[in-house]
Amino acid sequence: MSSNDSASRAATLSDVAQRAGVSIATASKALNGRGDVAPATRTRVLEAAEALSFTPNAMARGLLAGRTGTVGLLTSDLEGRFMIPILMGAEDAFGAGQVNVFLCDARGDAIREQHHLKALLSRRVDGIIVVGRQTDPRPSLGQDIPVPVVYAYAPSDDARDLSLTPDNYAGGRLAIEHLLACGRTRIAHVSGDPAYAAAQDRLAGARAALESAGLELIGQPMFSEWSEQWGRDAAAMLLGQHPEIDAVFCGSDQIARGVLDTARDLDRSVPDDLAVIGYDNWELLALNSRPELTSIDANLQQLGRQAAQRVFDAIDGVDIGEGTHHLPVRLVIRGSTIARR
Amino acid sequence: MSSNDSASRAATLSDVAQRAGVSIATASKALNGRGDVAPATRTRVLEAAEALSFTPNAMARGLLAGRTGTVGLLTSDLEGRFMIPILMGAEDAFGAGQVNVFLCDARGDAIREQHHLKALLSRRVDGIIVVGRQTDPRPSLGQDIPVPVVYAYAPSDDARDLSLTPDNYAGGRLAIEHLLACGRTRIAHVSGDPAYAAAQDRLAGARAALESAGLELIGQPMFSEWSEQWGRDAAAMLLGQHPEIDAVFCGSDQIARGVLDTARDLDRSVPDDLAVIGYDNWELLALNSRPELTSIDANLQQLGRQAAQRVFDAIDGVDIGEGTHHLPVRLVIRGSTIARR
DNA sequence: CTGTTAGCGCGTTCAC
DNA sequence: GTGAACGCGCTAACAG
Repeated sequence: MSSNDSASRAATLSDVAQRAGVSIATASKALNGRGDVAPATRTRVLEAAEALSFTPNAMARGLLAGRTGTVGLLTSDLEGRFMIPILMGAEDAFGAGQVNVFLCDARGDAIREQHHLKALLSRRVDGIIVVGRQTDPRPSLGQDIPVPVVYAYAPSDDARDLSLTPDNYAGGRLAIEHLLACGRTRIAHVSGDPAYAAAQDRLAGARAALESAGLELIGQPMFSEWSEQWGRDAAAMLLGQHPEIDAVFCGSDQIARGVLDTARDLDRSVPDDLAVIGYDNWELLALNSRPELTSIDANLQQLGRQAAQRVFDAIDGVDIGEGTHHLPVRLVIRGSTIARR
Repeated sequence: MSSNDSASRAATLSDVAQRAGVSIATASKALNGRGDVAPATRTRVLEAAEALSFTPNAMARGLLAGRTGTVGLLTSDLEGRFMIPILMGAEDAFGAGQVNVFLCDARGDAIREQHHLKALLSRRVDGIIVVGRQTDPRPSLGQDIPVPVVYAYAPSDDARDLSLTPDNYAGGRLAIEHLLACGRTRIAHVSGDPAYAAAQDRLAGARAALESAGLELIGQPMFSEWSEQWGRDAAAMLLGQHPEIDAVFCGSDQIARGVLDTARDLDRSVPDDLAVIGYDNWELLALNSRPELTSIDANLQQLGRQAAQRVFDAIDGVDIGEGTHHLPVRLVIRGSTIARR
């Protein structure tokens, strides 16, 4: 086994004090630079600590301080594509600030979520970030939680909570405006599950942008599931019924990949003959397609970082506000809408 | 803001005791079912606890018990595809056992890793799982860590450590044996970066299986990068130079997708004319290709769960052994090697 | 059955 | 400049 369990239990402050021949209090001061300690004894203490590879017990310290320097990350489903960037952003922001992150995966189960919440409170986390898997509102954890809570990606259904979520409406606008700027006017929309708020919001944004230009979608928006297969099938129908279309706005990169595939099969050249734009900027998909996929990036890592920052602020006593904040998204232009040279 | 900070700080045991009109010790016993407490007073305490929504302070409890009920998950790069299933498996296994997980992402930086390690030790985690992003051996954290350490995916380079890693050699064998069972005999190999141990191990396994059948690879194994683009390019070269091949063993699902794409372009029908097998069983890729992709699954979630179990055992004082253990992989058969009906 | 006492490891007054 | 004493929230021994 990789450790000497029985051997050296982690050294304690009194071990250090004893080895340095001083009292516990002096050792503490020396190590933390508090109070006035004679340079000689300070170095003696530091040497002792080094020799024992002393690491202060954060629990004991937290007990005194009343805060633990930990936060909880309560996710509803780790598997999702959207969790990871948010997680990374949050972990990164916290890591820099000396706080550590408890990861809890509720796996879409409310019971398990409640269980984990209890555990986090029992660990006296200083704050909690709740990360949902969709942008649809989710049940609030309630108002009687003794630490600040920020909802990321999936907003809380209680307006008194603070939620950060990507601006899908703006994303829809951005996509259409880009297509218009590319000179396209006959635009269709293929998206995923219509029960997702994301699907509806993106569509609404798209329609608004079209209306501003005095245009409409070609045909009805097509909804089914967030899969490549659906993208292929939808594109086949679409290009059969409306061969005049010159652009497709897809509700996800997966769908866009499917559309690209069918376009290829039908000898519609992308982007000259048909422009295709995806959503999510999932690089695995966007960078490996032919041509590479223009897409909308929700800046999720940024979102995670901001959620962390809000929790920080709240811990420091700053009022972080409430309500659902829609964070800006970003257009990433690649070869599926503008020909590369 | 979503919480009433200033208002109700988390209730403490003495709050409960006071409200129930008993001593702190009695309250503790009543809540934990320890010692003999009169039924009447017990209910009184429970009611008080309920009313104050009392949650025991895990830190204070840990201080006494000498263990915190937490473990550290030290990852080298959250972004990677392989982290998530391992993470999920571990979080799942621990969550069931009342222990919580500290997530630390070193982002491939040794300094940051050292920093996080220090933080974890300071938090007095009961154990640590180190998750690497490749199967190549990584530097050991050392032998003088006061808690058990298990390495997952990337094994430690010190044989005294315990490491769990997928059996890539067996995976290579499995892939070839399946192709042979399908009646294929002219098999080529397209893989990713040859600097990866994974690439070399899979190739070695493949060669062993071929040799057992008195066969050899057609052409030289082709190495470059783990991308779809490379899969496309490699397949074009391969099918040009060796049109007689009847199967391709790919080093990853991404590469396999590229190979499928080129096969389609060149009118080679899969699987009749050409069988293709991938690696990783990345469902996003494997289930969305045409036809769906046969692949090797490394059972990563299982690996995460086992790593957690080992840590559990070590905490309970069980000797968990040492050395690098190669965990079994699994063949997932789909339409790219056997025609669907 | 219940309350008192003694710490777990640490930081912080306050005397010396 | 240094050390003794107290308390953070809790549990485990004892007394009563």
